Formats: sequence, structure tokens, C-alpha cells
Amino acid sequence: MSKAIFKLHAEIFRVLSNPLRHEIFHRLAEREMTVSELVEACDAKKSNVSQHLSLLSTYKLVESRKEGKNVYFSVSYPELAQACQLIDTILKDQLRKDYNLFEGGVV
Amino acid sequence: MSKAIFKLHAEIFRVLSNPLRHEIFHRLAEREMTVSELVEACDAKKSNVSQHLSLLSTYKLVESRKEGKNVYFSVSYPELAQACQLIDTILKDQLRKDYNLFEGGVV
DNA sequence: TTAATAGTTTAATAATTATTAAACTATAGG
DNA sequence: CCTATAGTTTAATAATTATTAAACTATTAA
Repeated sequence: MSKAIFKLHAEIFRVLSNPLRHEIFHRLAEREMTVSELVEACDAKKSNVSQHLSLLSTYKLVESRKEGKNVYFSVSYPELAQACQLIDTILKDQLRKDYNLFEGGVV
Repeated sequence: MSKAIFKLHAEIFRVLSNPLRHEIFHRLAEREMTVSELVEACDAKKSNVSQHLSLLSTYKLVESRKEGKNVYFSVSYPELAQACQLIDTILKDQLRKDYNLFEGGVV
């Protein structure tokens, strides 16, 4: 396995390594949403959400369709979203104990 | 699901988002290795590998045992390593087509 | 007890990434 | 046309992260 492949794979992890981007991806894995809906759900700035969506799109993790004034986003590969949720589950189940790193039992 | 949880999950993705760290984790998922073996396998600087291992350890993704002059590292949760490999596989299978982003068919 | 090997830590620099506000584009309705 | 709403882009600043070299610690063996 070559450096280039590790780099490519790591790159996808990087895309999901920003908390807001991770949240956006997670929410889209549950249902299609407009930018405004995401802005409200995530309690974030519109321009910020838009930029994160743009990066997620660049890496084809999400896709969008325009309908009137709204743009609806959804995950491109449900399989990938599932795999990410699997990781999230493993983390929740298995790291909960360990993480006194993270201010007192946040999980 | 709270902000804090997204942050925690994103943090693990961040740990695996550095190419060298990703490579190290991937190699350790295959077998236990010493720091020197990793340095050679990854063709990287010893201090750099050591620092990445330290971060991986902090997040409990890897663990180590000392034997004489050597320190042997291995993955802590094979389940997590498997889930990461699942993501890697999905990426390889599904994104290959799309990635003309990445200099001419690297995957 | 010295030299060699294995690994870690520190500290500085370089490189990336995230966030914000402001300017911008597009669409729909009055 | 004018205004409001939805979203994007740009550009600047702030914050994080990665890499390197050099100094350091620990262990083994001569």
C-alpha cells in the first residue's frame, strides 16, 4: 500500500475531523436538509456551514440539489455514513470508560 | 446528540487524519511493531514517528509494551481498526472513479 | 564505565485550517 | 422593479498542527 493511498484515506478522515463538519455529516446521514436547517440544527454561522458543505462536496461525501431558493444536501454514500456511525458507536461504547481526558464523563 | 459528543468523535477522526499517523495505525492493525520497524516501514523520522505514536496513545488507539531496548506498539481496539479498514475499503471501491482530484488515478 | 542502540522530549519554524464579517449571486413574491 | 430570503464567495485573522533538529533518558553489551 503506497504513501499516496494513505494520504488519500487520511484526507477523508480529515474532512470528518472538524467537529462542525462531523456534525453536519452526521445530521445529513439521518435525513436530507437545507443549508438553513443545518445552520439552525448546528447553531452555526451560515457562511461557515456553507464552506464546510463545500468541502464535503469536494470530497463527494455529500451531494446537493437545488429547489427554488433552497439547496438540499444529503450524504452521497450511505455505506460510508454507516461506517462512520459504526466508528462513532465503537467510540461511544469502548472509549467512554477511558476518557477522563474529556472533561468528566461527557459521553 | 450533543456538541461535546460530535467534538469527541471528530477528535478521533482528527487523530487518523494525518497521513503518517494513518499509515502507522494501518500498519499496526496488521501486526505489532517496534518504533524502529515503523520508522523503516514508513520511511519517516524517528522523532516524528514517536510523536505520532504518542498522540495515538493519548487517544488510546494504540498501546505499547517495553522489552529491553525496544518498545512494541499495537492497536488497542481491533474493532476500531477494522472499522477504519472498512472505511478505507469503501473509499477504495467507491471513490476511485471520482478522484481525478487526485493526480491521475493514484488509487 | 564507555559506547552504541532505541526511543522520547523540547523548542522552533513552517504549513494548514477554521472562523468571521462583508460583499456577492440567485430566486420568489409583492 | 424592489425587497426579502437562501446561499456562496472572498479575504483577513486567529488558531492548530506538523516537521525538524538537537538534547535527553534508558538499556545492553563490550
